Amino acid sequence: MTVTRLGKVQLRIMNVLWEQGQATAREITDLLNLTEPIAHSTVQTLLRGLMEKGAVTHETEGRTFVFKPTLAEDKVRKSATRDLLGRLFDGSVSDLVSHLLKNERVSKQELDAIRKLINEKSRG
Amino acid sequence: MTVTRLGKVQLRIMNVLWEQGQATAREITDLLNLTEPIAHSTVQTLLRGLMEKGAVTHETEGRTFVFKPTLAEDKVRKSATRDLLGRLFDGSVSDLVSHLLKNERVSKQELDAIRKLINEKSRG
DNA sequence: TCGGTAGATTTAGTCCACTAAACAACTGCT
DNA sequence: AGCAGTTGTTTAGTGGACTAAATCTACCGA
Repeated sequence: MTVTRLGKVQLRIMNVLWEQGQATAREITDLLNLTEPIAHSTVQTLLRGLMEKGAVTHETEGRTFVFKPTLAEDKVRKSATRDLLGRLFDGSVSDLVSHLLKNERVSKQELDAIRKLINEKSRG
Repeated sequence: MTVTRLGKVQLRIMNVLWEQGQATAREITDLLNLTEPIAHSTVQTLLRGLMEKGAVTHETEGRTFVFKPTLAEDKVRKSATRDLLGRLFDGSVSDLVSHLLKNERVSKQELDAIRKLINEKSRG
């Protein structure tokens, strides 16, 4: 039951559910359509797939389904991150961080936040 | 020509090429078979796909092909990392780093290396 | 010269994410 | 009662990664 393998659009749906806590299929469709067009029936089909995988549940409210995530965002983050780490950075966290600092924009605030995290980790 | 989308096994092949600099199909098959079984013909088919995508080239040496990567590891790292960042961490580098420090094992040496990188970045 | 071997190429099939039309069931309104 | 709109369900098709058998081609050794 390795649920880890979520597709691109499935993940977008999960993102909505994680942010909102819960949502109807219609709400999800509308939110996704703010950034890119997608048919309502497509969203429904994908939600069905996510249910079969055990990534979401639904409760009936009147005649509509209200969907809730059962798969935690943190678990998905964990498996996706570990995956990237293993596949492209040979498992080296510092290599990945190095790559991030070199290639991605990081604000001064973020840098400070990271420094703080490291110091905490060092002491702990 | 968005080559970015490499499959799991395609990436393993690229990893071999990046490490070795170049390799024959047979060498790649043998190396991959150290960790998991895969048919030689499968590797050949995938190499063909990588050629069509422009990710590798081959030179003829005698009657065998010697493959070389044309797609740089760094480019793949970049797009994969940015992808993860956007999809699961809302683009926040510090969120990703925070996640890494919390969930992945990091040696003292690595911590020091990261701290050093940050200090350099701060000054730069 | 001829058969085996090692390479490349062709062909075929599975699996899964994604897409969405078509259909059925139900609600609310007039 | 009947229509319009919303919701869920069924069905169908596409594309891409992956898998590997089957086939073709060229060389080497006996």
